[in-house]
Amino acid sequence: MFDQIDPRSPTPLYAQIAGRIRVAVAAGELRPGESLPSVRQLAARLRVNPATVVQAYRDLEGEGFVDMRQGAGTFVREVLAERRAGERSKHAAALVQRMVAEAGRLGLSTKDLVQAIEQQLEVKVA
Amino acid sequence: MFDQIDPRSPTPLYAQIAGRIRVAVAAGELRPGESLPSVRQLAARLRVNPATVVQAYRDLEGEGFVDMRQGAGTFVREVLAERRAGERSKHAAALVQRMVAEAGRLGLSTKDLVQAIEQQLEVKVA
DNA sequence: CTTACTGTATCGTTGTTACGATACACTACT
DNA sequence: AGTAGTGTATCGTAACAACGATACAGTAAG
Repeated sequence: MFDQIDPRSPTPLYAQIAGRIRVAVAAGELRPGESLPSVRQLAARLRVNPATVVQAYRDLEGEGFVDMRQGAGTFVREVLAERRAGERSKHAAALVQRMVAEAGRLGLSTKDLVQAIEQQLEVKVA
Repeated sequence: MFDQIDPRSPTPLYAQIAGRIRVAVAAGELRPGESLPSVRQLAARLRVNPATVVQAYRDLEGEGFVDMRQGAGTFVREVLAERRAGERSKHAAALVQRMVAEAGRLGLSTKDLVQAIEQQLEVKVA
């Protein structure tokens, strides 16, 4: 899950890491209450400095995604449960609409989007 | 076309600018031979230092997207269809990733997204 | 209690990003 | 030739990103 870090990308490592985890949480790969890899573990796995992972985790904590507990670990927070279904679908629709509009503005086709969706959400689109 | 630059984003300004132009070229908004805004013009428009625009343009030149001609300007180069396709999928991926990340921030699940996608793109997701 | 694991907090060092300012060199146009 | 517009180059400054190393502090389990 945490294998796609590119040290040569202009986006900072900590931002890449945080982004990956955000996606994992949103996609349900990481469930609320579940623990993330420890700072040192993930750092070793990504061949990155522990401080870089800390920065990613701290950002996620600031956004309410995770909870860092000294001595215990870092845990995925409850975020999904608080929302009502109606609100959720409304927001989701707005989000998708924005994405589609943006794609159109950039000259990307539906096919381009569908391919990307299949890859990232690991679903089959027909 | 060049209005969406975010100084607070972790991705460097020059990378954002270059990215925008790459997409514009890939999408055919900017045609080969066409001139880009001058360094000073674009810098003023984005309220950014000219040197920052220069860096973006130099990167694009290194990648073969544009041609900088002293005294004349910066021009869109002829690019391969292959690369255009690659750029498109890359940017579609980035777009989807942003959407998913935003969904996570809002507490939306993949299911919510998939539903919205089905409705708006008129496809079946399995 | 002890131990082994968590996150937390410092130093310092290096390279990148972005800024401001100034000057130079080339091209196109009148 | 003159001029106004291009890109080019080089100072310096500040903040940030990422690294390495080291120590401290809290938690869970034996």
